[in-house]
Amino acid sequence: MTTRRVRAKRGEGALLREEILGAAEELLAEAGTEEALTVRAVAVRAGVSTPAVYLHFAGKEALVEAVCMRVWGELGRLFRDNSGGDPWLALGRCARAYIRFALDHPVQYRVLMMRPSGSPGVPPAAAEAFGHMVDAVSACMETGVVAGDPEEIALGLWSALHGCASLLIAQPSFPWPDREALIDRVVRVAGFGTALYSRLPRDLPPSDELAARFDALGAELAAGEDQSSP
Amino acid sequence: MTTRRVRAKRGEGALLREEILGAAEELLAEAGTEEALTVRAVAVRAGVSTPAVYLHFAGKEALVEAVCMRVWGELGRLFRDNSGGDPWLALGRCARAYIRFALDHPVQYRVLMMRPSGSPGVPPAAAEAFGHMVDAVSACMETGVVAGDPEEIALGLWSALHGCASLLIAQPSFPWPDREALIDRVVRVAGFGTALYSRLPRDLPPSDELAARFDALGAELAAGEDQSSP
DNA sequence: TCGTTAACCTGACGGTGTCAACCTTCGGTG
DNA sequence: CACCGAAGGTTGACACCGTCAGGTTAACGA
Repeated sequence: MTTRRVRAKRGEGALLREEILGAAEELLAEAGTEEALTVRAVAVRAGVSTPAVYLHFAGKEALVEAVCMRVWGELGRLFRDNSGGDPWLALGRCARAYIRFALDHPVQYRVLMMRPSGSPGVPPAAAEAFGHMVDAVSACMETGVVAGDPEEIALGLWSALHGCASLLIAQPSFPWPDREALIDRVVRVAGFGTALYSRLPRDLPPSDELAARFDALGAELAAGEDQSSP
Repeated sequence: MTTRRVRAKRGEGALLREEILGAAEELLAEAGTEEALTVRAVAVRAGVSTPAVYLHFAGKEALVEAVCMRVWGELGRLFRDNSGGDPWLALGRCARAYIRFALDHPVQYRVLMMRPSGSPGVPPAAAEAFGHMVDAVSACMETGVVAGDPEEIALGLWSALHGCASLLIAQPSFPWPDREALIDRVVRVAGFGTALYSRLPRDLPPSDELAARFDALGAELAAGEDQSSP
């Protein structure tokens, strides 16, 4: 049997909120899915009766969302820690940090990013993640390498990173050859895609054109690669 | 009140299976979420008692999966229809077709691609989608523009396309500037990323190197663009 | 005509999210 | 000290869900 929680003192009712959040976070990680999470189980682990949860959360939906949002501040910290120095190098670090954050908190990431937005309006998690991308891209723009609308370009970058993260999370039984290699490749391609954005043709050209262009282009890139990796 | 379905004749019991699938498909589209779909509601719409559903499906999970799988064959048709002609042009068309397919069947796509795989092993939907990507990329490889493991390269492409599709589906209230523009950009960048794969440096270089390289590179690409768009 | 069997239905069980109503104890007030 | 308002919960119940054991009906061959 689980020990019953001692009633909080007057004015400290909000303490229970944190304890419920903690219990829900544990159970969500154990269950792996929000559907498998139960308000009753949360209450039991918090040592409290079931309806007590509703004193602090409007419903199960709100509880789950609060649990997921709790860890989201970490993303901001990761972006801040990786933002110094050269903007393009920082962009690569932030991109990796984003994917790694998603893989470190798979349940939270799935709940917040892979669900039909229950509440109307922009989901705060999505807005915050996107905001970080825009910042990173904006910094790169000041180097003069790429031109365009930072938000538009950041959308493409975000999309690529989210695709990698969400595939790895939602398809764990897929025979991924190498997670790290995929992440590296996606970050690299997405980063170069961002850098090349305003210089890319409007669409993929046919093979013969592509081959002709890439002869010179490949040599150019390879030359830079040789000098940058001793 | 809903009319009760007339009992099927002997040997035609499988007819009910199709009717249940149809009812479930309708309700899933109306509800928008699998959680909002109810076995009882499906049975009512099919004009049959609730446990009758279990005569043809192992459970709700199996029913939902069958409904989603029902539309997935369309993806194969789309890829086949877009596979002719030049491989790189076909790659661009297939990429667009993939995203459009996802947007045309948002509920099914979410259920099959954005959920913790309930059953162990590779989800058939994911395997099939990935298989098409590998085929499209393999065809491009024979043009000699890009070299490497087709599966590895296809993973990057798939990841980018899935990211775009899943973001658009899961975040409908996000202030997307222009869906079509985003799709175009993602397809373009992912396609070029695929084409450039074996020629890209191992990581993003710092700004000064990037700028120096892209001067020549941008001119090269722009020249090709001028000649390909009259 | 009759029995077999495919095709379904009835009724129930355990579990879920949620709510109205009740209780219990703290802390200030007369 | 007695009291009482209210913060901080609990009890019991409701409606709904997925699922199953067992009974019922109707079509067909013999």
